[in-house]
Amino acid sequence: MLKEVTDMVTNRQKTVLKLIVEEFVRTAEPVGSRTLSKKLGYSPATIRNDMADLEEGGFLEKTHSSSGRIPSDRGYHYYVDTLMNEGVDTDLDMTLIDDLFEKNMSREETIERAIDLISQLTNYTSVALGPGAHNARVRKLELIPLNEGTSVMLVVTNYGHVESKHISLPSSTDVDELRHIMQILNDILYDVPISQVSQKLHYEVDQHRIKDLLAYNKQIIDAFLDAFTRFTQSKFYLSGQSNILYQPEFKDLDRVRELMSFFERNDILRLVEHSNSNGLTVRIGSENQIQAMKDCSVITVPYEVGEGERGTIAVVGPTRMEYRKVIPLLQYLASHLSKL
Amino acid sequence: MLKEVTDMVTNRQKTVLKLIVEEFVRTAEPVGSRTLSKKLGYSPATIRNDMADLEEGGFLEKTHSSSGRIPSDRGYHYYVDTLMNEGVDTDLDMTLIDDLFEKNMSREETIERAIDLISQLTNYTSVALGPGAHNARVRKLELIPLNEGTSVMLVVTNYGHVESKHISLPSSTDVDELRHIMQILNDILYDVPISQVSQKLHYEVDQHRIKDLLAYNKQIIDAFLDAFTRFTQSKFYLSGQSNILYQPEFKDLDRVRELMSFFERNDILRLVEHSNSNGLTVRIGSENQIQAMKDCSVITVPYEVGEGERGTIAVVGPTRMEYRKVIPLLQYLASHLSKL
DNA sequence: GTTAGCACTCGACGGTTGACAGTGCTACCG
DNA sequence: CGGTAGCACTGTCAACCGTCGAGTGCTAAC
Repeated sequence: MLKEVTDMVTNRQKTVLKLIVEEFVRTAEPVGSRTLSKKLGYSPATIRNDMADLEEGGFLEKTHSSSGRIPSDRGYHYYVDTLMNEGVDTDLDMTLIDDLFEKNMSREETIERAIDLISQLTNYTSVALGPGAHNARVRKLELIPLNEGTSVMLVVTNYGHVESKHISLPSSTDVDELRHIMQILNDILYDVPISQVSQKLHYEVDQHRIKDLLAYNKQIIDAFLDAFTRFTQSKFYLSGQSNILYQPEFKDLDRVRELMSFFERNDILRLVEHSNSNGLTVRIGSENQIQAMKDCSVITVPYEVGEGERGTIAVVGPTRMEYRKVIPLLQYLASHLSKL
Repeated sequence: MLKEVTDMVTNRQKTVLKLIVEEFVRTAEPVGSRTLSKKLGYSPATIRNDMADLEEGGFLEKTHSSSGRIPSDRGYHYYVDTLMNEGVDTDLDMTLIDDLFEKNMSREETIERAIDLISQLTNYTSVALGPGAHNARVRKLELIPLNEGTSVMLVVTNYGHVESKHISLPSSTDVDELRHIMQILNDILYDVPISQVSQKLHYEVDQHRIKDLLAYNKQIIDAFLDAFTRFTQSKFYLSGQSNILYQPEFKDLDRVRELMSFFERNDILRLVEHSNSNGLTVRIGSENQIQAMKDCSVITVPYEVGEGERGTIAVVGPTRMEYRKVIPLLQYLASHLSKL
């Protein structure tokens, strides 16, 4: 009972925490009691007492024994969860996002433009994992001869996504025969989900329906399967990676190197694919599993287009991030994307 | 006559310059006379005299009044032009490049892999401008309905490059009519170079052959034209941009920021499109027009596939670059690409 | 519960100092 | 006359040191 009282956070302490977060986000400098005193009307000493309590509770930290306070990871999280929305000023300009969806662009293009916009608006780095096409369905297969010996093979899904692959065919190949094969493949695979294509093909082979086809040219089938697997590797988008370099926390060259290498390697996939949960996730500093992100914040939000086609959008910035601006922005964008 | 004698560079001075370049490339530290003395068998004082002459000639520089010497831009250039190949040791392993061309990949994929390989082998950043498709010819146009109201439109060239674009059609659109239009467009545009498509279409309109088509749906034509213009914007590839951060010359954060922003913006196009010349070009430090590249070296080499389809590959690194390794590598790669 | 006052702590800044590496110059040698 | 030895000079770098100021914790008073 008595302990609970000690753990309790008074309203003024909440205000103090809120102001510290917002001031630190703005200036990137540790916040001292004098600064808050002016804003709150209490004397510095009073503020200091509250600060000491908040530090004890794990919401604040000091950079050294006699410096102002900065929010801890936990402090940020508390801010995001409960403090952030108290004084509402959702004067954010969402029209730019709206504009994006006016245009009639393909999925890929929309996503690409969207993260460009986000990184531009926030000055952080944004990342997107395109919707995997597991549930997309085959709409059309095509084999287009280019010249003697080589052809290009196309797969189009019901979402209008196109994959192509080059294949070499012996020049002896009969054109009519090829056309026939394509006819059969189109009949068999029309409207089949990408994820089931391989299975379906093997089934048909077992049923002897297309045995002669297989025998005739295994290469074509393999080329198609190769293209199909490329669908399942969902596309990856990255924008504004240099933005983050202008944040004062990245004045250490080693950290910059680590970060840039991280962005370049395919590791970033791990960043976005982690977010299995449904809904916006905020991972602050040490809450990130990934070493290179230990002093960054990552906000991820999933979106879903069509039936179960899921993708993820994320923003990466310093823990000292403008959560108040970024979070509504991402939510708004994700809801729009889900309507695609 | 006498002046010419003063300008003359003795053989020993050439050796000194060569050793300084190679030593500095290796260690990134200014080279002192003592170091060279050991390698050359002359006393430090003698070397210093030669160094003073080379500095007077503009081949060497000092970082401060009493430091070892480093090569100037001019010194590097002289090295590349005449000194580099003296002691031949072309023990470079080109098998990795050979391997790349064993596989049967599309142009785009080959180029992408190639610059990945180059930046991996050199530890610098590599850039490629894909061959513009100005001379590519239309092989196939296709309009594939996805669902009510939207379709995806495909253009395939004789090189197997595919562009697609979404279009919305009023749901009233007649399917047979559409098929007919596509038939006509295919007939008209088959084997027409991309660069002449627009012209050709307008010509046909003037001849009243497809007037009804235009009247019927301008949107289709526009969508096609849009896709065509995208062919002419040749693709751009970038790899290993974080490599360069590990070079000791980039320990200044401002420079890193400038460089990374430069890589991210489309400015890099200017880097590669400059190389109008035929053959490998080495631009060292101040020889670069572009501000952000003022203390980098850029080596560009054009390649040509098919009839006049030109692209460019480039490597960006510090002026202190391993020219001896990079130049043969790029030349070898370009010659292979030209065989595509 | 709040405030004023005071001693204390730590980082940032700036000037000094000594070790060090390498040069230019001059005088000397074969 | 080209090559060499010796010496004074110069700039860099890192360590050191005192000062300054911002901000704290604590205690006593309101």
